[in-house]
Amino acid sequence: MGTHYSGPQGERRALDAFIKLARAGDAVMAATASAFADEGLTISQFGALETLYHLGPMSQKLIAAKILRSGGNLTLVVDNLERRGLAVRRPGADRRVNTVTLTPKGRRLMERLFPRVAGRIAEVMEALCAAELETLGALLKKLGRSAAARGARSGGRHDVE
Amino acid sequence: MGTHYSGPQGERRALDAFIKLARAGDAVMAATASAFADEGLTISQFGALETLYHLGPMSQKLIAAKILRSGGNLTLVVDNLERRGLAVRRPGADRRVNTVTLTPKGRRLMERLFPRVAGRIAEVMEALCAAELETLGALLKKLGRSAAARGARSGGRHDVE
DNA sequence: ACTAGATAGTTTAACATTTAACCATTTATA
DNA sequence: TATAAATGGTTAAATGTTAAACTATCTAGT
Repeated sequence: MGTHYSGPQGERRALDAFIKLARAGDAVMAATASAFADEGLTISQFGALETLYHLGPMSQKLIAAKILRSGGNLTLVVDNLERRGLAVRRPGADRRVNTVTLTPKGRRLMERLFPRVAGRIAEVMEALCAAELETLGALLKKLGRSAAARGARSGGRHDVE
Repeated sequence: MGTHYSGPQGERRALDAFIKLARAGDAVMAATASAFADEGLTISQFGALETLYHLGPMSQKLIAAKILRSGGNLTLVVDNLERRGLAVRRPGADRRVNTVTLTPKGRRLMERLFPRVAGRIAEVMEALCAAELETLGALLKKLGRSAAARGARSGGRHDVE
């Protein structure tokens, strides 16, 4: 970690990187979003579907943790997915828990949609070469960990990893 | 930029970096937000105040572009800042334009608040050393440019740089 | 000068999201 | 076993956000 003193010099660097993080994140997300927005999916809906698609059925609580949304919100997200016939709630052994599962229709949608979205992401990230992507990933991971440690939202949001 | 072929290997790297970007962005933002949320400010309100504080009076349109929000939203943001006496609208020479200005009260708030927020950001970013911050900033900048070029939201949002 | 188009801001409707209160159920404890 | 605390989900209220329609103003082209 080098030195521990930062000073105004270091603070400026930190602010710069922070701004760029916010802007790049927003720009990348926006460039990506159209790929599923066409389908009438919000980012949360897509996130939930993608989670179920790749990790299998799970509780709403877990989905919420994965996609960084509140529990209250998940109720609506799953409502909407159910309404469109893309996922279903099934009562679990523990009867407080809803296990959410992709329907065949939901699965088919993701089989069609995920490659398109992934392709779009790859396209945008192509601005960086393989080595740069590795570096970026590593730095973001380190940063994310540090921030999550400090951030620790108290309330309804992502208590879990 | 190295090779132009990416393939599934490259796509995976891209997706990995993408996920980390989203998570790190969220975590950093959350760790930071409490510093102004205490004051009852949303991130948009803080962003607008900060823009006015550092760049001086400007039109709502420009503020919207700076903080990546829609024009319609800016109406509400400025409404709320005015309601709290932190900023005012002044009619400009061009009478379509509102020039938004910080009030003395708004300025005092930022004099007190900005260092606190900046400090919080620096604290979170301290997970990375100076060289790493430079690298991260450069990569994010490159990525942001690429994404913005592709993204080009049509509607009400950030047409400008 | 007139008219057409562009531009800044406001308004409205739709909607996602969060927080807090609440209910049902499960687990731990006395 | 009975009671208290924790847990997963739902509901309701408040709010921020966007897109689209609209108004007022300005600018260009005729």
